[in-house]
Amino acid sequence: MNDALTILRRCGIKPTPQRIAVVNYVLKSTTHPTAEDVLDHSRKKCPTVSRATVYNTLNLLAAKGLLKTQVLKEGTVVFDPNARQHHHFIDDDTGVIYDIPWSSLAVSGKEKLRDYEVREYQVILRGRRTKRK
Amino acid sequence: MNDALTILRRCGIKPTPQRIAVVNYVLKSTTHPTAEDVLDHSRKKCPTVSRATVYNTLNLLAAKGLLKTQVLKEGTVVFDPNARQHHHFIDDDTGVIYDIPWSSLAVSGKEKLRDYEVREYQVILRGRRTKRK
DNA sequence: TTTTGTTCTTGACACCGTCTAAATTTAAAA
DNA sequence: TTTTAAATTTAGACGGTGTCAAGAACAAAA
Repeated sequence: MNDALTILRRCGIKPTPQRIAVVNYVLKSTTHPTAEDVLDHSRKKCPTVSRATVYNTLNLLAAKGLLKTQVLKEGTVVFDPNARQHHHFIDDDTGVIYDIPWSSLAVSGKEKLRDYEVREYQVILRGRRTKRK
Repeated sequence: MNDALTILRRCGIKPTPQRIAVVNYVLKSTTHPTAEDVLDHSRKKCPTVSRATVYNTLNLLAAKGLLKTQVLKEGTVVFDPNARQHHHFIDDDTGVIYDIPWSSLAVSGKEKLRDYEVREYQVILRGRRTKRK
């Protein structure tokens, strides 16, 4: 089972109603929510959850590798529950962020970059989504 | 001549002491300054320049294509005076952003992305700079 | 029960970027 | 030159994001 309780226990994070609410939303999300998004949705399940707890929990999950923070929007970090490597496409009109599978793109030339030790990389594309899903 | 005065006139922006101070710093910068960086340095030449004027001027320059705003750091936009296409490498330890020449990397597979109309793209790499310049 | 340690909440805080109203500067017209 | 209008700058207020500290609530153990 991959419910929030199991996930938290497996990571050695003590489960609490607040953390369960956060995990349930953010790890099932197919979008790229901001902390504020997570707060709003978590409060539907756990009305008293505070901003600080949401940030603490999200940062805990990030430290455990269950999600990744991405700097893709101005003024705010977004949280990405897709832990596998992938690229991102950002719609100029809507600002919506789409995941692009790792296998869709190939980047050549990294190995020739002297003086740079590359730990990770991604392609960020911008433009328009032509077809709605 | 490529001094600030000439640049501003060529773009149809009325030169003022404040704008000249901003342009002189940001367009000659080889780093990726934040608005706050630009404000600090501009005040050395023009001590009364205000935050709002710096933002106004930077946004004007961006609208004219003389620089580009980049979302590469958490919590703040950086301004990039390098108007040509290029990629970015961000040092894990220092946060310093380095330009990677466009010709150094090649991205293949974009043309196969159905449903996405790509207007621009770049590779963002993270890791360590191994050699100081 | 009391103790101990963890977690949560509240509210304060600093920072970024935008906005507004007022003041200043500039340019143009009389 | 004086007047008028337009453009620009300024200071400060504002809303949003994220962090922090202090105390309250909670759970586990003795």
